[in-house]
Amino acid sequence: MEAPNPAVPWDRDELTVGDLAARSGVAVSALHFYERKGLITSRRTSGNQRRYRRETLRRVAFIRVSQRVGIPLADIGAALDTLPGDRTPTAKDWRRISQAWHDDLDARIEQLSRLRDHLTDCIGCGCLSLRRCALTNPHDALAEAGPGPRTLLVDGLGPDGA
Amino acid sequence: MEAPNPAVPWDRDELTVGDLAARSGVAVSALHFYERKGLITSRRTSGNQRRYRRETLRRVAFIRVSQRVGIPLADIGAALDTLPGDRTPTAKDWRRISQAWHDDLDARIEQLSRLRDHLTDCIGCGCLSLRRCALTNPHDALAEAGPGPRTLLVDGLGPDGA
DNA sequence: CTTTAACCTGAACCAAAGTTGAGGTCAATA
DNA sequence: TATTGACCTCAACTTTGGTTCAGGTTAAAG
Repeated sequence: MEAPNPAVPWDRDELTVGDLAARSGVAVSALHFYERKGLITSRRTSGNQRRYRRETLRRVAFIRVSQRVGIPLADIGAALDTLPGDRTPTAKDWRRISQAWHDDLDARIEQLSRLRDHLTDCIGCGCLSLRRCALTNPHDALAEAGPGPRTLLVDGLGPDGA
Repeated sequence: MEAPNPAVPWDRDELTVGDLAARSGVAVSALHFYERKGLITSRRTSGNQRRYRRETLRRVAFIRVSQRVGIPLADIGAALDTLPGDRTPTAKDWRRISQAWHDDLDARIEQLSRLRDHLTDCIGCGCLSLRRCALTNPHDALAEAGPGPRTLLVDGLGPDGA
């Protein structure tokens, strides 16, 4: 066991915004932005500079991962808000809030797969017709049967779909 | 065969912007927007009103489908620009430009699946550590080995990753 | 002690994909 | 004919996720 060396970031127990930026790969401006949005917090030194707890590194990591999953910052913030405020989050806490993203990913993969398969059908027939591939209705539901408002892709066809 | 009835939109061979909006499910303002962006075109009546060819309905449908696939409008426009200008696009034409989206979907589903699987790993260990799940690096590549700039998620760990 | 790098705030700006509103025209209906 | 609904343009505004810049302060290194 050597003594901590405060000259290197990973031995300090607080991080400057520059440290956090370097270690997380996130721009300082983005960290400021996250802080304005309430996703991370800092204390201020007497000279009004930010100091982040080490834990913040994990929070930022979680934010980036969540963004890759496709979750908007507001939702990420809402998830982070469910972490306990009175103690450092545990592995179990992170597991819990990650589970939601996993489910979300599953759903989105499902959706894209169905979209791809429908697209394959349509590539096959080349018609892009709603009656055949239902590609244009979110959630694969036809809003209304027959012609009229909000019916897509019946270009050139009469109301009977002939 | 009955005679066409010009009172119903699907019997007219030109569509007003309102017709197109109703039949495509796209807001009039969005159609104006698409036209400004060059994704669709119209002729103008003597009273300066837009008249769209029936074919435009199919273009708009293609735009919406492409957006669901996740393609930005600029790319959709570029694809539409490859359609022949001198004739009505055929099924083969649509098949060709749809193929690119299919490939794109495949790639994105692949990517999301890998992300989900990594996320599963991380839910298992609860650590969100880069060294274990490589979740935070786009394209699953570690930018640099060891500690220092751009290394994520080593919160609480020394440079040796212990 | 000075210089330079890092930090601070606030405002402005960017892209995408539109929407909303103001002010005015056009066309079909009662 | 008058009115209503659909249409026109242009400008400004919205949201998301930031970046860039100006002007000023702090802190660490020489």
